[in-house]
Amino acid sequence: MVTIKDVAKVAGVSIATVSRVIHDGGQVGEACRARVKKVIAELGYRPNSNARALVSKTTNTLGVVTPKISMPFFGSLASGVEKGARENNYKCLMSNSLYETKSELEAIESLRDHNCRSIILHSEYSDEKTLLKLAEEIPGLVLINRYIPAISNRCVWLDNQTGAKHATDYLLKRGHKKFAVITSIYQNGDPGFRLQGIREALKTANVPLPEAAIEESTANLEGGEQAVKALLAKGVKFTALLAYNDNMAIGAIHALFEAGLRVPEDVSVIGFDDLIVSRVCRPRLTTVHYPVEEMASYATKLAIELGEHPDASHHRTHLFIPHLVERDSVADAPGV
Amino acid sequence: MVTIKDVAKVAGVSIATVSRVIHDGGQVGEACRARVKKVIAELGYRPNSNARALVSKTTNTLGVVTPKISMPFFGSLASGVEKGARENNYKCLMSNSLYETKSELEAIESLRDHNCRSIILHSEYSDEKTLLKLAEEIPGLVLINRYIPAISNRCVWLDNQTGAKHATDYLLKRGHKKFAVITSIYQNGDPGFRLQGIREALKTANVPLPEAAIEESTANLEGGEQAVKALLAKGVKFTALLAYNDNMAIGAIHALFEAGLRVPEDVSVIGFDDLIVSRVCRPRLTTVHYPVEEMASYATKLAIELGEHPDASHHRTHLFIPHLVERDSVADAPGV
DNA sequence: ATGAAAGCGCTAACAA
DNA sequence: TTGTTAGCGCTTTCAT
Repeated sequence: MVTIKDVAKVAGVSIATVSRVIHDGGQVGEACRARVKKVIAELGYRPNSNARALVSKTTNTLGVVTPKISMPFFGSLASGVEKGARENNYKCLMSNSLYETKSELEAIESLRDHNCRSIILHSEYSDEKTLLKLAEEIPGLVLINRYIPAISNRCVWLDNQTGAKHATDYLLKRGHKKFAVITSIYQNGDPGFRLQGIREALKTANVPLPEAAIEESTANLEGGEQAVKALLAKGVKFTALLAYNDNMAIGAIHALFEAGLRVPEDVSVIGFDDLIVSRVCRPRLTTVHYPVEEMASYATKLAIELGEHPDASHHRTHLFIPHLVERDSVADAPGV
Repeated sequence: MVTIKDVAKVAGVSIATVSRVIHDGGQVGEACRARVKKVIAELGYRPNSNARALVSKTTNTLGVVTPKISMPFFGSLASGVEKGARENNYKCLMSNSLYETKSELEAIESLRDHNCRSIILHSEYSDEKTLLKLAEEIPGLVLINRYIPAISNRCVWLDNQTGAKHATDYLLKRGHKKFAVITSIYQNGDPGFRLQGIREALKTANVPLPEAAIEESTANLEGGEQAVKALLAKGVKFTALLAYNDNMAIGAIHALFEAGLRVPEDVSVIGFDDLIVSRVCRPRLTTVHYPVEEMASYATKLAIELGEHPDASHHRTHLFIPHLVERDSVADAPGV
């Protein structure tokens, strides 16, 4: 391994000078700088980042903590983080929290051991108090997909409510009057906001949404199937179905299909997230696009900025607005 | 930040003693050890991993380099790596190579700057010479999904040929006689092996596979659609379709559907990989399971072992055999 | 413009 | 059993 010493020796200068040319420090003679650069190239010298981190107490390494990176949504998130990191010459440590506050905290502590000053965290279940404490201790901590007013400048989040409103309005515009909703049993966070958006849009349009037409289940494919079966079993009539997310929507389509109902001819379905699967299912899913990769890149740049300049307390807001992606799972209401 | 010095001072011992109890080093008095442990807990001391890495010239950090982590296959790969890493108390750096040899190499160099001794690399396009050189320089480098005989003990790969054979045999068993294949235009690596497996199985069964029944396209959804359209346009008749991977298979199903052909009643389709999408499409896709997460965990443990003990040159082989997952896209041949 | 030297937090000889 | 000390490779004053 070639060190700064080797370079200094070969170039016939001191290590301080080498360090200066590496950092483009001003005070170096042109001839000298050129010579050192040449030696660096010849020897293939690369600074040891651990040594750097040790003395400067900071790294060009940041961390991303998500529940499980193999899930497409979090894979996209991680990809966005990596992009933002790479563009700023940062490396990217990843950890799966597996939905446990304990391993989430462990991952974060471990990141701190590594002198990471910037962390992008997707935390669904940790309570605000914990998060606030963490945010206080780590200036470069940015939350993605969560909004905590007290640290609004550290939250990069999506306006779920508006997204759901858009979807509902679109269905309304296509003439639908009989709605059903399938959502998550956990109404904290996203599911609650999305449901609220739906309710608002419907209320504004004076279209009823009976409680019986709202079915809760697990937020995945199976949950979507079950929820629709339950709806059908209860005899709820609907021509428009709003699902909490794409996975539930696709499960719903399957259940509808099995029940002899056609999508979109008999029932129109809208999802939320715009995961890869929504382009792959049949009919292709009309859904609300969640710009997670873009948001993650943005969050990363923010985290880096905050990590490097903890005092630059700009009070911008970091709210993203989703938009509807029209595909093939929505049609005009029957008879329109 | 609390350092080893702080702990030493509070506990009234030298830093060497603290270091010893951290490493469970034998030579420490019981009373002393207990006291130090207590202080460590009280102060919340955590060793600085950069300092450690600097002196010991090794880290508990490893790297995973894949083309793009947002693709479900690579997300699963990364997840497997993270699991293997976590179980060994390692942290996990990730990089997207974006299918470019240049950024792949850059990512690896950067990993070396960080003193990573273990690297898990998924490289499709880099040539063997480059890879061999890398493997020589980095004892803890493990290739996943690639086989290079000269470093067979560093390759964790899948028997694609056998996988494709299983799929073909299964179709044969269900009475199919008229086959078509859609594959990638790039026949290096996986696609070539899979096609070879199909050819062998068919030859053994004395079932012909005319060249016209093999269509090449891009290895994605659109490619699958195009390939099937081309097959149909050429007037090729088939009741069984083998796709290079799940995405092509699903594209194929879409195209078949549009052409008025039912899956599996008219045409049976088999994919390869068993990505999430194969459980989400309709009909659910019968496919060959690629145990990528499991393989990645295995590769990670291997990489860690090799990184820590470069000389332990066990010459095991690391070949995984895929198996078929029966779902709903295959039926008996019409008339059977 | 350049060099000498201190020290980041830690590990590992070597002493005692 | 415990402490002293010399670095690991680098950045950063402080001299010159």
